Amino acid sequence: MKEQKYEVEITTFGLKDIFECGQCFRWNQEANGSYTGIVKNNVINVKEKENKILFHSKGEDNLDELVTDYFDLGRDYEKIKQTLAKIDDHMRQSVSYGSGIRLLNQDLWETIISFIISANNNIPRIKGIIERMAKAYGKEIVLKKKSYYTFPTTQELAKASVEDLRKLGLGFRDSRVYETTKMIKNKVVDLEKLQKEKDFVSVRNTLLTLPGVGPKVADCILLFSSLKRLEAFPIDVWVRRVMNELYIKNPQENKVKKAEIEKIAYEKFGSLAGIAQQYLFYWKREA
DNA sequence: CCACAGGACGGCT
DNA sequence: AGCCGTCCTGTG
Repeated sequence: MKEQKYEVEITTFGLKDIFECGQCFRWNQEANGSYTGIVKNNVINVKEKENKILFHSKGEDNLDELVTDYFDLGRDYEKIKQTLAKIDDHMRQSVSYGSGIRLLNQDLWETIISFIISANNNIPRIKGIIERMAKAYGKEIVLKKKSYYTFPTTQELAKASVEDLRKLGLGFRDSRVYETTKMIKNKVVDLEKLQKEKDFVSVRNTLLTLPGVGPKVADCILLFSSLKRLEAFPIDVWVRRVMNELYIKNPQENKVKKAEIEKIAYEKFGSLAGIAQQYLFYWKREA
């Protein structure tokens, strides 16, 4: 455990845009506007100062390498935004609204469990459940006299029974998390292999074998974890709403088929469909 | 009291 | 293959 500081100068990096666009659950805003979160076995505080981003951490990993990977700093978001903004006026506006968004490379295991919990659920409650899970089964890190808890490893979470999970407030998701944990622990699904697998459809199909992982959750995992497939296009009620409002215009929104939404998304946005969805979603939900 | 929330799943047609 | 009721819990 060591404390470290690191700073970078980068144009596309908006704290609120990154942490509140719906991709992560373990970051909270401080009174001074900065955000504190837990990444692997590290607590990280992030703040903006003029045109720089300042990181302060306590934990095991080298901070510069950790944030370069986690915040996807190697990717040129300015270029992505330019490409998307040229598509049409909706995209130009949404990119302008969420101009600081970056898609995080979150730990695959943590992302799988987090998004299983997200099913039919809202963000405050999801965050509460994950927080309680971390406190019960993760490891403590103390920074500035405050306790933080790492996301439990597969082995740590495997200690929890279905009843234990129910007590943490998972509701009907308890058995899904329990079964998925068991499958990953026993390498019925091997996450290290999955991380190296190239074929999009094959990775997605493997994710779909996990209890609690349906089409929407699978696409969130593909888009928001270290799998980082920018073409993955999660369709939930909000995206359905936005896509219908902007491109389909069916008066009976609930009758629009998922296949139709997907077709339009890939025609318009191609391999950037997922990240395009994120700008649209953030824009319409916040506004 | 009921509807609904950023879905998945199983049973039915 | 598509449709629909049900699944915990918190909030309005």
